[in-house]
Amino acid sequence: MNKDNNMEQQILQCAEELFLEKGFSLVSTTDIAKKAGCNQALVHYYFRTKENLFQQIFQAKFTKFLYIFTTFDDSDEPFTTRLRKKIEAHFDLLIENRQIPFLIVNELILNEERRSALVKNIYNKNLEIYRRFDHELQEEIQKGNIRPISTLDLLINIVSMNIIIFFMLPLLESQFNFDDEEIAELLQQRKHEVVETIMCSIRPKNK
Amino acid sequence: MNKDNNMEQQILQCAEELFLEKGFSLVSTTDIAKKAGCNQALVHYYFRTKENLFQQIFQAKFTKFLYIFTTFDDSDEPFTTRLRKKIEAHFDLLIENRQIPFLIVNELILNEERRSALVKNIYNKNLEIYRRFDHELQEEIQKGNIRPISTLDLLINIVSMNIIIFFMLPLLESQFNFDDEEIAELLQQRKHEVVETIMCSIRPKNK
DNA sequence: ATTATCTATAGATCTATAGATAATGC
DNA sequence: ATTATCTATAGATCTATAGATAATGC
Repeated sequence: MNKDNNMEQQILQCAEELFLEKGFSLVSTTDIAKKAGCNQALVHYYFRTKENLFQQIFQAKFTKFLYIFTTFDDSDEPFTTRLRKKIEAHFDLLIENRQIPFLIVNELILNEERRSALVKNIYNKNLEIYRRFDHELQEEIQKGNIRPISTLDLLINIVSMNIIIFFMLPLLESQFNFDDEEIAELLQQRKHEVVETIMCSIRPKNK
Repeated sequence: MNKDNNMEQQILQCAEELFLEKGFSLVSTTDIAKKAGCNQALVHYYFRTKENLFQQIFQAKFTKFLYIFTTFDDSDEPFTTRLRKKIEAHFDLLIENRQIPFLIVNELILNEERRSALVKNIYNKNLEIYRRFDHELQEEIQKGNIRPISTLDLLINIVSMNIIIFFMLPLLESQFNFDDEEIAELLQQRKHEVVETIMCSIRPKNK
């Protein structure tokens, strides 16, 4: 269309929408071309293979998914306050990108061989920040402010409870006829409950 | 092979393994036939369509997945003890059927239109037991034994934390080279942590 | 001259079915 | 006679590429 938003970008954009909706294998380069308004050969001209195109998109989404937990905030608020904010920020990100959990789960399991190098890469890149968070958490535990729990378990708990409602959304929308407003309301409630559950679950036992 | 274990069963069995591993769309009837040791036409002879064959398997797996939470145990143990046992039993089921979470998430999202009638069916079938559990939980809350939480949120929390590790297993196995024994150990630890997290998360606040 | 876009097509799938043949049950 | 199994194939994909043409930049 216009100069800056050229066909290459258009294809990338359309591919992203389709891959997020259906995953890698259910989207054909023909579908992408059709949506982008060009012919199918052009998709290959710009990205050579469907796999190439997908990798780019997947990597971006996966990085986005983990972003909240791969950045350190140096505010002077207490640990639990900052943790609460991180949980909420992660959930809010998912509200804006509802298909991300599906994309990651689906493609990581199906094409584990191909995607896993990427995961390891991201893992290595963020080791430092992970250790920092780990150190902070264990310190809080030692002080008796938080019950003993491994950093990995805590992060897994947060992520799992944050993502699950997005797996259920398609069902809620079609099967129980929730409209957009009801869904929005439900998501806010769920976010609140996840924060509540996590914060309650890490209270020290003797308290 | 032998008489009872006829080719129809053989096809069903092989289809199940393949669908669990790759989901609906990445398995062809040719793949199934090959694995079952017959030709591709026979798969259609017995099950007419690939969709038919899949539906049968999916329904069985989904029912199995929810089984623990759709049965009432009438032991006289306290509520929290019974809840703890249910969480563990659900996790143990997943240990024995590791691909179930993937199958459900993948297919419910991708083919929501087709699968959702099934979900509604199961939902209706188990309304009674759900209400019974709900009633019990709210009673415990009133007594002050459990912090206020909706039955649905509690169940969602349990299921989400139980399933997530099974999404991560392929990565752990290949990327970090965990062997079977290490995985088994890790799963036991995770089960323990989920129970701990849930039980801690429902402690009443003033306690 | 170079880059973007198109048409056409090869080659590899995949599902479903028609119609032939082999196995089984009475 | 009926049921199980096979071979062959129609018709619909899908990816990737070759080669032609249109658009753009100097």
